[in-house]
Amino acid sequence: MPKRTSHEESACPVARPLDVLGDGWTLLIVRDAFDGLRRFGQFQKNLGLAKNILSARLANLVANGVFELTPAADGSPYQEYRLTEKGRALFPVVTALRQWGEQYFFTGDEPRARLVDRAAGAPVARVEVRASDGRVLGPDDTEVLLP
Amino acid sequence: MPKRTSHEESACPVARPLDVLGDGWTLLIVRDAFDGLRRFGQFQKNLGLAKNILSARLANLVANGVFELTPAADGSPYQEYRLTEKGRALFPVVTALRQWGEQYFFTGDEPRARLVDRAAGAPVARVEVRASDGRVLGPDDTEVLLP
DNA sequence: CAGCGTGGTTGCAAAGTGCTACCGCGTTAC
DNA sequence: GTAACGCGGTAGCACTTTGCAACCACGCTG
Repeated sequence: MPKRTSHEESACPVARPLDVLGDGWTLLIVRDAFDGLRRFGQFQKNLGLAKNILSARLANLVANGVFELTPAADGSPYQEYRLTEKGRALFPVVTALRQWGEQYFFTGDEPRARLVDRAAGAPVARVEVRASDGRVLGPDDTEVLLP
Repeated sequence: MPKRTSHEESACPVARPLDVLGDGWTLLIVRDAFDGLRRFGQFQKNLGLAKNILSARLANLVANGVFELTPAADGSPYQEYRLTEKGRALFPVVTALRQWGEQYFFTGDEPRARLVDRAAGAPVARVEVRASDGRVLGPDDTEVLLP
């Protein structure tokens, strides 16, 4: 996590999420949660990170309302980490990142995990930025207006 | 940057991008580049981060093909950092993150920067994950198929 | 009650971050 | 012509974070 002293209260809505997500592990934890993982041990095993780090990340995500700690869904006497609505709202972020990774970090024939629409079994469409009338927008078609 | 020893060659396309972007500052640099910033000093002044850190981040981004270092566009004898095609492809990622920040990190009346479609002057639409036939998909409507 | 699985916390070495000072280069000021 | 200045860095060093390993608490199981 960077320090970002003077930008803590930045009016730019990109900066604040990065205080929560701006860590290499955090979005991987969220991705695993989208894949159905719920328990501390599942995350730890799947990601292979140290338990103290995972503990700190999960605590931070709970404190920021991305996960909530609910008392067991199956019979087990433990707790599980579930995505909140706010956490599920990260789905386009993770998916856009995934597609960027697919396009630029894999060679053509390299095996990769694919994200598919469960109903159709077909890959999901590319995530695009669109105008309110549906036109696809690139970086140069937009501008940021300050308050 | 996390270590991610055994996941360096992960088949999950979310993990690899995070080796490049998984730092709190990196996406802010990219965001600033979308806003038109090109020069070392512009980034440094706008973000307020130490020059050695910025230097390291930019070098990493150049090494990973997100920026390219081109020899001056105006008359100045310096170089500038320009987004490559790969870098511009991060637009949906940054925009999705921005919208998440807008929705969950600002109270209703708090002043915030807004991203608008230059042609219409209207805010851009919400970034959504869609199936190939256009249906909007949530996290539970999709699954990851391993290779 | 001995052992085991789960979900952590604690210590400590190593790595990364960030502040400050300095450096090299080209341009301007005098 | 040389002194000062802006730009784009690098170097030194204190401080923080990361991550491995060891330990701990709790509930269940045999």
